[in-house]
Amino acid sequence: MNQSTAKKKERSTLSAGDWEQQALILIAEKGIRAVAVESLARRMGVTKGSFYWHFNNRESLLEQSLIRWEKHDAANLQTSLSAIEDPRERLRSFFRRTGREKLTHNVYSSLCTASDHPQVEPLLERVAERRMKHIEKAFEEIGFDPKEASHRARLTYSAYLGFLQLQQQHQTPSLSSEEFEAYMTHVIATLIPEE
Amino acid sequence: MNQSTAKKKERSTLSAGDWEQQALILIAEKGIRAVAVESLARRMGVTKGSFYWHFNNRESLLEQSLIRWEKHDAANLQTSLSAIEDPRERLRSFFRRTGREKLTHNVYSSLCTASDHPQVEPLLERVAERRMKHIEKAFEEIGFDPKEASHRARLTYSAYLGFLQLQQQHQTPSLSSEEFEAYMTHVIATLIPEE
DNA sequence: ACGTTTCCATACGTACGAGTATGGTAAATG
DNA sequence: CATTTACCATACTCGTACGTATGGAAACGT
Repeated sequence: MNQSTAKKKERSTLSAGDWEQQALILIAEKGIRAVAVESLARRMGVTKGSFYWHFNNRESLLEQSLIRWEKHDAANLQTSLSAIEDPRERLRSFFRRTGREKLTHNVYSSLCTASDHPQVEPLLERVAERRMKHIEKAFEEIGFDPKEASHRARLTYSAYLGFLQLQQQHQTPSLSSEEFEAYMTHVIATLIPEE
Repeated sequence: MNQSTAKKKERSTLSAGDWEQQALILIAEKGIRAVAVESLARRMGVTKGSFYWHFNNRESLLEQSLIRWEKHDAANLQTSLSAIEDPRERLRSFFRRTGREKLTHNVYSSLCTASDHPQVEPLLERVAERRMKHIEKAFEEIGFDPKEASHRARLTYSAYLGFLQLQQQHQTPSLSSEEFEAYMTHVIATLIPEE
């Protein structure tokens, strides 16, 4: 009934979802440790009083935010799976998504550098497991036996994770656009066997 | 039995080096954020007063500790380089060192999950650069042209970094010993071309 | 119109960790 | 023996960030 369901634009009042969304943006920008309730409140144009009406505590906010992100990520994975039927092309699109794409991806990148956080650790484990399963499935569709597919999936995902790490260290835009493309081509050629 | 020195000899007094060493142990165990001067002092069997006699502040301790570790790591790399003449075998030994080995390795693993730390970031960049250079050199010795060797080195080190990440997430001993060996064999076969 | 609910501001309480001030004691030094 | 120096303990201050208490105002129900 109320117009609190209206997402953007003229909002006279905030919802819990708004806080979660903004928290994810902050995580993507400065990491999970930067999610402080007072600074976040300033970012939202309000004060702590508002926050503690919507959430019991900071931990609760993080929990909800991470759940929201995980659902979103799982959905992304599912659609990209059903969208591309060729398993090889599916694997290639997985890598290609590394450099581009924005928020969802940056959130994951930030979360990886906070893998020691008690709320983040199990999440990362679930997400990695889920993604590797998809990669594994693609390799099986190509024709590898389960054992081999498992190894390939692990190596593929490791290469992905490691590249993320290297990206973050170099605060510089890392590689030039063409160098990035050349490297991606190499990776794909090495990890995804040709017909 | 003494309680003041679990380290070496019978030391009635501590040196700055002792603090740095213990800090590195703590980093390996619980990450850099766990390096708090009071808790560290308790670990050393003394109090803050001692710490601030040896160091100006916490930042100074971390700086010295990380320098010490970086030197140690660079020396390790150098010796392993000169010890193994066959470039292929050199690369294999690099991977094999992933699962085993102890402190130095765990410190690096912990530092990777703190890549946002201002003192850690440049260190990680230097270390990654130095290590990749060695890997790149090995690939060149095998016979790849510089461009190809660069790509292979980046992919190899990414796979290494990513595997570290996966290891840390699963607090579980991750893979069984034989599964680990099987995976390593696969990685080596995939990334290091046979004669 | 009036009370209730929703949403938020303000002010306070508290815990933790870095850093300081100061003093004590044992060993070295003259 | 006296005194300086090295090393450490104790007791503080201070900044930060979480959480609470309470009150105010707009929106809503009846």
